[in-house]
Amino acid sequence: MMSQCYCTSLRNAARRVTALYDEAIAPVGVNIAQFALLRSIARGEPVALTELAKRTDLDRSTVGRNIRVLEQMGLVAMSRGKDQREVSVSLLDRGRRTLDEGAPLWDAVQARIEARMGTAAAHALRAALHNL
Amino acid sequence: MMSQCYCTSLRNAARRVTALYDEAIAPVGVNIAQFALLRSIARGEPVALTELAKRTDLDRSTVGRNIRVLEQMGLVAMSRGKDQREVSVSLLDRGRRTLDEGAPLWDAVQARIEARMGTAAAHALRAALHNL
DNA sequence: TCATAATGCGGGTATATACCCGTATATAGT
DNA sequence: ACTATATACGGGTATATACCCGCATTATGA
Repeated sequence: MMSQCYCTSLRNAARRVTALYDEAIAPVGVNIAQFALLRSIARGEPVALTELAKRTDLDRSTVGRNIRVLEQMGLVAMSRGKDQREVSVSLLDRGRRTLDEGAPLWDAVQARIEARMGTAAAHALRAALHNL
Repeated sequence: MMSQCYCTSLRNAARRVTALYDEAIAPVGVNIAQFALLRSIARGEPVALTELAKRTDLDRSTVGRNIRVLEQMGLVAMSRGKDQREVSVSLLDRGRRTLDEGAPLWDAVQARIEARMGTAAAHALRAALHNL
């Protein structure tokens, strides 16, 4: 049954779609949130936690904690920069490999979703979400 | 910047919209996830955790934990039924009051979102999310 | 009836997420 | 140069969420 609440609809959709992406990307050993975070880092390294939080629109403490997991997994490295307050995050080789190997998996699930909804509807959805 | 990833777009939108609803509903002392859960209970009480999980499309353990918070808040009651395995959840008076008092706040934020997107776009979004 | 299977939970573990507070470092203004 | 302020984190705390495992209870079938 379809919820009448935009928020609930969104939350449900996000959970369901997250599960889809998680499953698709699982072979490379990360979930979609981690994959997205790796991509954000790749968009410009090294990057400080606060800057990464801005890029992802997440709370800084959230980013810090999520990054720590990626660090434990050996995908990224954290280090202090010139400004001793900042923590610089960079991709390690394994992180880069994860991105490379995950890309086609991501493409596939992305395409699967577009196919299921229709390209036009998919783009409309994306625009709507953006304008929310 | 708009993410190219449906999943990331959805997750971001869900977070942002959740924050909106949370803020709107805060005066009655619950967040939107809790409010939605209360509503699910109200849809038919008493209700077992597994049934509630089906209604909300959440994992049963998630529902159990979330319900426990509502119980601590004095909004719902948990009890064993005829089938000793089942845990029956019912609304307490305070829970019902929370629903009543929250309803107009929910209406308001819902209307605010429709106004911002336009009714047609909002309905299209909801349909798209549902078909996802 | 008695063993087996199915069902319903609870708890452990883990991630994602946010907010607040305290501490360390850097910057600015006097 | 020194103080006041701003910035960057880390950790505490809390919710939401899922998956898996084990235990208790019920239902099934031989």
